[in-house]
Amino acid sequence: MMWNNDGDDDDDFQIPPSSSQLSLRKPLHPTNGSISQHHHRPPRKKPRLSRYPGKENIAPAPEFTSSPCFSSGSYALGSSSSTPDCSLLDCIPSSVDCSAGDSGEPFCSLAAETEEEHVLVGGKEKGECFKANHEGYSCNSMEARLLLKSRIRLDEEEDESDSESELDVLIKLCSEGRDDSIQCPLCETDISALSEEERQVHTNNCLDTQAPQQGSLRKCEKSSSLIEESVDDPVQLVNDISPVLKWVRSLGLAKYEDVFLREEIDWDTLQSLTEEDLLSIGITSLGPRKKIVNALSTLREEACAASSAEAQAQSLSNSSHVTDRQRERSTYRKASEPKKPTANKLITEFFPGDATKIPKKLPKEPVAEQSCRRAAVRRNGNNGKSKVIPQWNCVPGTPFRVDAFKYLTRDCCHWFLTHFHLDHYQGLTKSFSHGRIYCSLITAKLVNMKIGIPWERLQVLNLGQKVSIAGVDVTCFDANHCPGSIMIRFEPANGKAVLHTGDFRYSEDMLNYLTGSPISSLVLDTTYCNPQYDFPKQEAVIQFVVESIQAEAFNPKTLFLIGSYTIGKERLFLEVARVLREKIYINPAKLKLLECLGFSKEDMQWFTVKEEESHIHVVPLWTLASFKRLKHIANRYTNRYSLIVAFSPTGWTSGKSKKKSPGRRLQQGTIIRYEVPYSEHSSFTELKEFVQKVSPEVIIPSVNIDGPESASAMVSMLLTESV
DNA sequence: GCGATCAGCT
DNA sequence: CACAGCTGATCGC
Repeated sequence: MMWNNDGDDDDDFQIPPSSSQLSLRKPLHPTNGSISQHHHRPPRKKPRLSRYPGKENIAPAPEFTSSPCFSSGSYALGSSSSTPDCSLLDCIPSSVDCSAGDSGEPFCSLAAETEEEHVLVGGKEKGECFKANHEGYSCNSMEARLLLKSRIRLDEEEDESDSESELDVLIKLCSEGRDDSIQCPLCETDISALSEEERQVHTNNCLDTQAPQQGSLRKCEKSSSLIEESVDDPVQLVNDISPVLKWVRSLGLAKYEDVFLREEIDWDTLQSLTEEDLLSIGITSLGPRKKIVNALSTLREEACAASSAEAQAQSLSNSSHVTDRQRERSTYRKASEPKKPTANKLITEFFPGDATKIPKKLPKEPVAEQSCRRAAVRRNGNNGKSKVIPQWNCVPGTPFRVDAFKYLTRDCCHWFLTHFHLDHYQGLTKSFSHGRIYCSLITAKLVNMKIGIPWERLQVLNLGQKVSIAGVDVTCFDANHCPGSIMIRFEPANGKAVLHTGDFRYSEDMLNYLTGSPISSLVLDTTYCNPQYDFPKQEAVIQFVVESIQAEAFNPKTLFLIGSYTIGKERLFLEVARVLREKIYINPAKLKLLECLGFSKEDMQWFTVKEEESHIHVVPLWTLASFKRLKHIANRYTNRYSLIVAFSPTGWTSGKSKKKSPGRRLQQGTIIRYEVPYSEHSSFTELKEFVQKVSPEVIIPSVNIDGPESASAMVSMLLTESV
């Protein structure tokens, strides 16, 4: 299973609870009234917030900024044990009045307080103070409903002595006892030994005979009435849905349990769900939706290949018990030895040379040819551009070049461009006269627009469509890197197919494209070819960003910044726009660029070039790189915004202990920066899986695997795991 | 003067 | 640490 395959991934996830979660307290605990009953706050010590008369025109998004329900500060919640120092009086003026006012004063006097205090004031507490106003959103918002479950979880953690709500009980009932034993939801006796049918008979009997006296049933009845009035047999419902809920929870999506419960989705129905279905039942966030879709496809595969898969899994699990010594030996196996099954192949084994001494410059070749991307050897002649072309820019068995515009030569007239990133098209200028450029439609549009290459020089390759170029069959596929990025399969006359990945992020869909001829050479994007590069799926990171924004968005004077390259990371801010139902500001140049990327009209409506229409701005990534720059931006918007929340989607955020953390949060004064590992390259795990599936004879790395640790790290890869 | 290239920086 | 690309200096035409 692609998601969550290491079981404790989710422990690393620190998705901040959103304000909407807080907002649900009232419907959940109607008798509790104010949250302050949960958290006893000491009296206010000093005033923190200033009042703001008047009204400021900060384009309120429907049901979002207009509603103060997005009020919880995520991190305030996390530290709720330390009693926040804030009172109702503190909160009211800022949240109500600071949505107005061009007075220029910040909504709270940060200078006098620590950063943590600021978060507390600007976060949870203020949100709580406005509880009374938030029903408008919380009752209607799908997000709010989806988050209901996690709110309950949070409550449990905060105060375990709290009596459980009916829903808690039901959820527990549904999920408990599935790991080791299965209990009758009514009499709670262990029925694991019984067959599925017998279990149902048992519970039905319990229902008939004992139910009226059993507290459990009452719980069931109450609980089910929370979900659907017309449930005929609550116990049956629990039995049917329980595995589904457990499965959902195993994906780390416990908060969507109530959706599945509400829709009464049983195990069979689950397997037939499409992404559209998921959307329609209310799983609107891309991240969780994709996660479920992926897991479902795995589920279906497993169901299909039931017996053979089991046998294979058994053999693979056996193989994982080999000793380290055995692994070493297999790693050190000489190239002359017979090729072993792909499933047991190391990435290292695909590289030329002795695996025990992986050369720092790969592949092994004369020193003069070990040119890397940046340090090319200059030579005279040939228009001053002739340099030694790295192997990854060539296609074995063909005269073609890929992303090799830094190495223009007259002996080639077929130039492929995998995607429009500077380090791949560098050297390409409008004076290019070396033949034709083959690329995707999107890349062609960009090359034409940004560099000025005439269309006559551009040959568009349609995805999945085989064309013959100079006697070589060429097919390209989506590389899942940036818009327009492709990986290309070349099938020369010699029968030795070459797959050039360009830059790519592995996706299981890719395997569908590769069913044709076996790949002899794989030119692989090895950017993150090191086990230390293990980051979450994009969906998880998107979800993190969305929830972080929700958590901080209580304040209409908050400016959100999302970093972006020329192209790439579009999905991130597009999804933010979709989920928050708020337009995103981009500058006109960026809009022009986005118009080349083939987004639907529906998607494009989320962008605006009018700054005042949105408080979520897309900015170049480097402007977020330092707090100094961010402060500069803050100064520019002193009147409109008092808080800046920036998201830096870098390829990989450091943190060896938190290997799959979806992000970390840094703060200086009124500026918060999240660094999120939104990667458009494959992680090491993904590379392993991809290589294993493609099973090439030779791998040509596109990025040198440098660094002192690389050799040993690569060798210690050991056996590739079962997939 | 303009485009291309490179080093430095983030 | 790495990506992907900006800025500014310099070079060549």
